[in-house]
Amino acid sequence: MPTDTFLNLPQAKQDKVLNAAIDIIKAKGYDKTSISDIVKMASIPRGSFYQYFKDKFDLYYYLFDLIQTSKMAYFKSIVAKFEDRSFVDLYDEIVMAGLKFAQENEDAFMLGYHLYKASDATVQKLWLNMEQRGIEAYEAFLWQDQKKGFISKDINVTVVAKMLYHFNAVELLKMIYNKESEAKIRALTHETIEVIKYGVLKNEVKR
Amino acid sequence: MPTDTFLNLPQAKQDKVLNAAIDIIKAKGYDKTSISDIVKMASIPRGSFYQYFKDKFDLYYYLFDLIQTSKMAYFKSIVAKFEDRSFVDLYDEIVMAGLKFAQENEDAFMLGYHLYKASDATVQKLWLNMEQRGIEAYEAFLWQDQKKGFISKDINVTVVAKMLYHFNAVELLKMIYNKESEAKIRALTHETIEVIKYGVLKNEVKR
Amino acid sequence: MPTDTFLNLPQAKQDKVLNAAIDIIKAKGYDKTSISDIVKMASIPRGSFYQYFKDKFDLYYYLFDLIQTSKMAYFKSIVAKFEDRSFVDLYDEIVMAGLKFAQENEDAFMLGYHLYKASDATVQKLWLNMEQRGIEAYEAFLWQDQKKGFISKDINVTVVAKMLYHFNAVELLKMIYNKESEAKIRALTHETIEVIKYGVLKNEVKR
Amino acid sequence: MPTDTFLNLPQAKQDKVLNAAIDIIKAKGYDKTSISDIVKMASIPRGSFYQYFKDKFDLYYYLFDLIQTSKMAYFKSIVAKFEDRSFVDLYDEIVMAGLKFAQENEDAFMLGYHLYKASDATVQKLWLNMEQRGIEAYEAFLWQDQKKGFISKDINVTVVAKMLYHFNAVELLKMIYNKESEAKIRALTHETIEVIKYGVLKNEVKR
DNA sequence: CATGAATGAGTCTTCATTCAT
DNA sequence: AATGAATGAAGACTCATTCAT
Repeated sequence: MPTDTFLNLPQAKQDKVLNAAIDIIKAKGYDKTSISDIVKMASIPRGSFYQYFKDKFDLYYYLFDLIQTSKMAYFKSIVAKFEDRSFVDLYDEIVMAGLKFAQENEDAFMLGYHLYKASDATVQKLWLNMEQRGIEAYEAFLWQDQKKGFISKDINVTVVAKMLYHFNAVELLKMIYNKESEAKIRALTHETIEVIKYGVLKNEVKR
Repeated sequence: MPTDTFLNLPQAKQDKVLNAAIDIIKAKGYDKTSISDIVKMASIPRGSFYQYFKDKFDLYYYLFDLIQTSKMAYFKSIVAKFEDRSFVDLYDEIVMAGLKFAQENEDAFMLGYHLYKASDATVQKLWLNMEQRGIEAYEAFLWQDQKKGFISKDINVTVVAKMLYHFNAVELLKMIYNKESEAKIRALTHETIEVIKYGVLKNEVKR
Repeated sequence: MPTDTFLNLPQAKQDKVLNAAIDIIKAKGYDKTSISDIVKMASIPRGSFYQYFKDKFDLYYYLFDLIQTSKMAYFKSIVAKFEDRSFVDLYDEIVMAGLKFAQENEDAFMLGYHLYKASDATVQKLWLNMEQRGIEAYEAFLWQDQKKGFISKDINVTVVAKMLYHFNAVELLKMIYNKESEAKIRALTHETIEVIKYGVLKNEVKR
Repeated sequence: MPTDTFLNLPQAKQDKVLNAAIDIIKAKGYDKTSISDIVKMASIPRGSFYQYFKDKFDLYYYLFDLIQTSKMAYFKSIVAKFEDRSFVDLYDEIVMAGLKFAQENEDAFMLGYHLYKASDATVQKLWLNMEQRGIEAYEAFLWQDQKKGFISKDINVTVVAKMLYHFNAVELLKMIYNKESEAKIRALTHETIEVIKYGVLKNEVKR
């Protein structure tokens, strides 16, 4: 967590520092970002940095937290609408909501992308934690579906949650990062959930 | 590629260097491994390193190559046996073969794991390349299955290939890395392929 | 150019660094001077050096510039006095002015001497540039003399300028460097300009 | 001096080593030439180098000597023809002979050029020595001229020798290195010696 | 609190030379 | 005599963090 000194700074100055960090990370990636770069870009004195943040990681964690929080808030508002409908039927919409979030919060998205690529062990732990929470959210939805009878009882929902999550985390992320067309993303998403829903086998009755 | 100087070294000495590098990478991760670390652990003089390898990456690429080659050889021998059977039916066995490889070549596996986590741009490119080849292998199998009528014609096999691949690359890798029991891995694999085969919906006739 | 960090340092400290560099260059020559040497002699930490100068050359260029500037200022003040008189007649005085400068700015002179001997390509380019400017100054004087009728119209003044310049750059420099007596230098200079004025052939009436 | 081991090598092998050294020096300049480069280019084992030459400089000195010797031989043969004529009148021819030598022995010339640019103290001493000998040769000619009454008795021939020598060493060398046209070189040489012969002052009868 | 200079361990890499076979 | 591996000091440069004002 940043120091109170930082938190009490006028918002504009806080943003200057944060945006500088974001810009540098976007340009050089997390691992190659140095404090030198940040203080130079933010035009704050070197010493101030350590009056704002305990150390290098303190800033990064804070940044990470900011993304998380905004993402969470966003998704909560989306999910609230879904109420009684089935997750697998809503999947398309959820993914598209994620896309919309990425488009509207490009900084947050890009930063997340670079953090995902970071090799620093602590950052990776952070990331794994977030991954875990994402998977759990999917799981929760799928449990609901199972309870409501939308999906079969003998399915291991964790497996499904993870399969969808990782596919998203890699393939969709890449498409968004490469700014592929919405149509393409939508198509892929649809095909994905179709497989999950009906499986790949020909036309047999199940089991 | 290492220099001839290195390649002409007695195998024991080559191994000493390679193993030192592997040990350090396992301990600190790729990105934080320094040449200092390696020469210290291998107890070779600083200058020798550069008589063996052009630079830091030369060693890494070589290591990477070593893994790749042994993995490839292994899988080729496995896959040869499968001939006319369906990929989705053989999936369990393929995964278990991967597990066996990991168990028998722990160093290669561990190193691969750390390379996967590396943030260095060149290493990532290498990795993406390998990922691509892995996905393509799955795809090829699935195409065969589709041609042979094992799986439905309207399935986008690329999607399925990627879904399985990423799930493996993350979840199975993690389980192997954490040395989870074979039974658990087998169970998870089975559940995965079941979802892929039959989908999650209850018991309806398809589409 | 040095960083502001350096320029804002108390003059005494700036001098400490600059003088350290000069001393080392005088002792070992430009090419063999290392940053290690300089920081050791200046007793500043290794890192400080790079907070003062972008790199090794940044310091050298700055030093070079310092010499250039002081030399220029000096010569401008000298030359201003000459106005309407002939260059070839004033040559003795100009050389002696150079000598006086060298005596009064021994460091600048010595450094210039070592820079002249440097083999580093960039430094040599710098030096050639300075040489060019020196030759052009002589040329300009000689043109004036030619225009004013002091010297013959069919003389290639560039040739004369270069002859005098190179002779100075090597022989006089050497004498000054070796701290030969002023009388000796004066005599040599006189003989030189006599040759240039009247030539070496016998029969003409001289003086 | 090279070891007997080297001198006893078949001429072809000696040349291979020498030419390798020359090629590298031409490409990278004296100061940046490393033994690594040479042994690689000559394809001789690293250890052999030290069986042929005491150290790095031993080779360089030898190379230097080779040039010197061939240059000397060449000039002696030229000068022999001049006998009773005046040096100042023959100057043009002497310079052109130098040019011809450079054209016919490009390697020797180029190597000399790079040695001239070298910053290594020992090499420079070598060079100064050669310079001294060159100047003395000019001086000797001019003394002869003076004794024979070709040039005025009150001329300091050393000054003239040095003036011509340095002018050549810089300006002509540069022109030859840049492969300027023979006509240009001839013209410049002529203008130079004219100045030396008749001086620059106006009023006397010339030619 | 702001400022920015100070610090020195650490990074990769090159090189001339020696030594064992 | 030939070979080529061994050696480690030295080079330029970076960086996160601390400290004095």
